[in-house]
Amino acid sequence: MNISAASKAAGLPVKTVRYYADIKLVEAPSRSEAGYRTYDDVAVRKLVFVRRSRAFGFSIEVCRELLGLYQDQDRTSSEVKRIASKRLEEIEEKQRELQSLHDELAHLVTSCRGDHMPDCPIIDYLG
Amino acid sequence: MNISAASKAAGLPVKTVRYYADIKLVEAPSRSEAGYRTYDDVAVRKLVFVRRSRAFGFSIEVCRELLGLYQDQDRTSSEVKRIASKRLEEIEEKQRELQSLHDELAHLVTSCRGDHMPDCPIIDYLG
DNA sequence: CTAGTCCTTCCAGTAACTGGAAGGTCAAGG
DNA sequence: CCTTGACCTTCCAGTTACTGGAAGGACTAG
Repeated sequence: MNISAASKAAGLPVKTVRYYADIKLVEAPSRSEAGYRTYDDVAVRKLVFVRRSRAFGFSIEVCRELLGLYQDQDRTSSEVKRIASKRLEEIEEKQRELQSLHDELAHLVTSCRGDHMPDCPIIDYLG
Repeated sequence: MNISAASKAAGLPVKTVRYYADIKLVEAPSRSEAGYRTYDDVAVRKLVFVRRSRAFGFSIEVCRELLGLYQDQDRTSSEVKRIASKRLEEIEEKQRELQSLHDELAHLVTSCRGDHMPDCPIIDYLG
């Protein structure tokens, strides 16, 4: 499988697959004579794993860790759970931030008449 | 006011104030003979305005636009409201994303026993 | 006079890609 | 055999909004 076939199979852009190879997150298992990266099913599965992990917002470094656990038969589920719980807390923290931001901004937007006059509670609040 | 006094008054790091000057978002109104940036109350008010705008998640470019409206006596509140509404929608979109991420991850975390065994629904889901 | 704290500019690094240039490779069609 | 077009390669630069640090000048207190 050349890189474009692998990228399609994994659901990732070619550039991203090459980038993951560069940073040694998921390397191509081999190269053709001409130097083309060659992927197999195992590598594609790792790429998919990373894509799904990234979708949860895990950083590349954490993905690296998760990928290690994925391939480690001696892992414990507590290690995985700890990482996922940490991410869950980050998400919850972000949700709280966004919620207060949302409420404040929504209130301002509601109170702004949005007409042709310069008076604006949003600008007043910021200034 | 030297840059450190201005940064304290504005509630921003010195580095950030200098950065805002570099990108011509909020420039120092003058320089001392030795080349030190000198700020006045008007400039500090602009810095505060930017700080508050940034806190809402407005990008630097949008802050530039808002700052223009802030100083424009002929602005219409509808322009401001349009920008703020757009940001509000972005926030809401982000909230929806985070919510589904949260629900999915929370479900996985709950279903993972977190013991010393390798079996893990989180890893299973990612792989 | 000197120590310490300010200020300056400039360069590099962050996260995770993405775009693009220059150039080599390969398969199909004429 | 040649060419065209779609691949592939590496390398460099840009994105966002700063942040850290080095080298060196300015200023103030003792």
